[in-house]
Amino acid sequence: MSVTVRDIAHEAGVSVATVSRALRGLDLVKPETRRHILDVADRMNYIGSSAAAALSTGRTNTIGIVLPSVGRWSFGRMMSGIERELRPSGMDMLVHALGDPSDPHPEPHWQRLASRVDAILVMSVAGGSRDVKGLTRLHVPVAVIGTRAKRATSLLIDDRAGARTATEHLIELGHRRIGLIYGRDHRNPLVLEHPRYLGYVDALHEAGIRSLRLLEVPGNFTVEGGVKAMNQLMALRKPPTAVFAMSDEMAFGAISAMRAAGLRPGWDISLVGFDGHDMAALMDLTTVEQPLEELGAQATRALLRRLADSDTPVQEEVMPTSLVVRGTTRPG
Amino acid sequence: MSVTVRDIAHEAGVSVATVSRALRGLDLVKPETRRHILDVADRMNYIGSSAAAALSTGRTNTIGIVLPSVGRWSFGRMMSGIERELRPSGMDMLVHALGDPSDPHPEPHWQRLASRVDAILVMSVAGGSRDVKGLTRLHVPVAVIGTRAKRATSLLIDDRAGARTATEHLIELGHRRIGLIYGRDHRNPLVLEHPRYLGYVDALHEAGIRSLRLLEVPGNFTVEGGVKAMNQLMALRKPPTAVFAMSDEMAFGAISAMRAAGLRPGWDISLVGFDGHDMAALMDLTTVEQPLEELGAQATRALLRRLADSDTPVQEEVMPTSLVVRGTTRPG
DNA sequence: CTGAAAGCGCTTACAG
DNA sequence: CTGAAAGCGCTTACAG
Repeated sequence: MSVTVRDIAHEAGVSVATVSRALRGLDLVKPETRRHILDVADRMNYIGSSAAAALSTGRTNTIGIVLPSVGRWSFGRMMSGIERELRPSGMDMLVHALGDPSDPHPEPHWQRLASRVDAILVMSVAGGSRDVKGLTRLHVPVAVIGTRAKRATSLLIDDRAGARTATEHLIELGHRRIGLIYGRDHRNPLVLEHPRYLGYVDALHEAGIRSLRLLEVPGNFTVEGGVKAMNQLMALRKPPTAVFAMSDEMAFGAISAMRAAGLRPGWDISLVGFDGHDMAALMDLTTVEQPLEELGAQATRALLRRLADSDTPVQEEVMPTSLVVRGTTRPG
Repeated sequence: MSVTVRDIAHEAGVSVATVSRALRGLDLVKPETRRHILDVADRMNYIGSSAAAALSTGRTNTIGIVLPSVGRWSFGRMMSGIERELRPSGMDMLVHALGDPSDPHPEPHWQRLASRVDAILVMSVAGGSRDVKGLTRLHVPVAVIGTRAKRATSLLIDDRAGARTATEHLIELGHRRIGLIYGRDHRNPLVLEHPRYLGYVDALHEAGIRSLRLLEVPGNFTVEGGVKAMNQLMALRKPPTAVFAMSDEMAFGAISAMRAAGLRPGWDISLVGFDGHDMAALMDLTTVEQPLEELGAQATRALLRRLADSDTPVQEEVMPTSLVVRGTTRPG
């Protein structure tokens, strides 16, 4: 049905070995022979079988991208960085979303990835999680973004310091009752949002403020979740005067909720986000910026390097974050 | 180095054929035999070679996703829908971004996709483009979102009608000088934004308004591009009193630019977007909503159906859009 | 229910 | 510079 090297060899009057060499541009083929073979392949609409190539070479020319889900804004940014680095190498991305942890999948469904990719890039999944532990045992180079993992190149930001800076900023403005909008499970040391929670607590404690469970509400890392979370906080008998949201998208939701309640962000309740969303400036949101695209790009470069030379050691790089102060934070 | 069916067969004292059957759960294996084999495989940490499986079955269990780039918000939404449908089937997504058309890639780089996927889903690439034409000739089922293509299942919205409705809304409010923020190449019939341009023009002409090239500015489908575009429009000697932006992200940029210039969206210049971005409500943006996740999900379902039964005919479905009126549009 | 054997379409030493 | 042949690790009729 479909054209193979064999057909081309036959048609061109050479061996399949020569066809294979010519097609891949190896330079032990006489120029005229190569040209002829290329012509024939072209005329016959030849499309190589990557499965066969992968089977014999052991290389798939694919990099696996593992992430919690495809929806989040920050993932898109990281993928942009990855894609940019991958393009010249001609490799493709196989995207694998882990999905809800409460999935009915008892066995690690990502095992299928193992034989389909040359390397794996994990974004925003905690280094200590079963998933990451399993992935790093897989005999392919692994890079993780946003966390630290054994046997993997780690690209991270200092989440704890970032969250601490954000909270300190609120404290410096005079706030003492500071709410927290987390994702879903901030007290679990195995999830990525945990360090941000610790940073928040660090800042509070250092200022002699007790952290109150009451002021910690989940926002699920979505705009909608942020709306709900903020409504919950505003409904308290004694609402916070300032709020730290673990993501800008949740902060946007919080702004929306405040406005709907007739409150002015900054004036009535201060708000800091986290990410550096490209709409943060527009929303006049104070936030902790992180270099998302760069994290993706660097992680990709590291993997390509390890693919090219397997002796390249696993490394760790911490990239800088910066607090950008805007109108949603004012003296309280 | 790595464990194969052969090793397991040897260890379990059966043939590789039996191992293969047991592993895939085919029910012509004696339950005890299967259990034993599964035990052995597990103990030896067996991970099957998908390349080998693909080579012998001709199925890759992968679906190719082709899109212009990974950054855009709407793509993320469609991918969420795709992922949701794909999860139960156990298939993976191989993402291929076409990148800038001005790429130094003369040959269609997506040809490599052909042998790596069972089906291809193309989002937001014009049906008449060389890329889509090539892809549909590839012997794998193709679905396209946002456009119509021969030999492909097409999931679309009526872009022209949507744009027309948006523009008519502005006209009904009394506006006659209506600007357009397009992407990059709205007058090219081969690009997806073209129908939206036509809808805009339709509405103008029907109202007896001449379309003015001067009022059409590019926004590159980004927030930042929207800022620039709006600045360009406001700098005209005679700025428009209303603007239709072909995407919400560009509209957000436009809002930002207006505010920075001291103008109030809606009061000073009316603005309609397109997409139904999850921050549109928050920005009080009037927009044309389209069912992005559903488009992705439906396209995926159609592909899975064709994969299960190759006789399934290619279909076409047009999904509804709706104008949601908010505060950025007021009588002019 | 199980096995021996052919085959999927490449790549790559090994000879020449 | 080129070819014959083995091999990559599965799956699948065909026998039994």
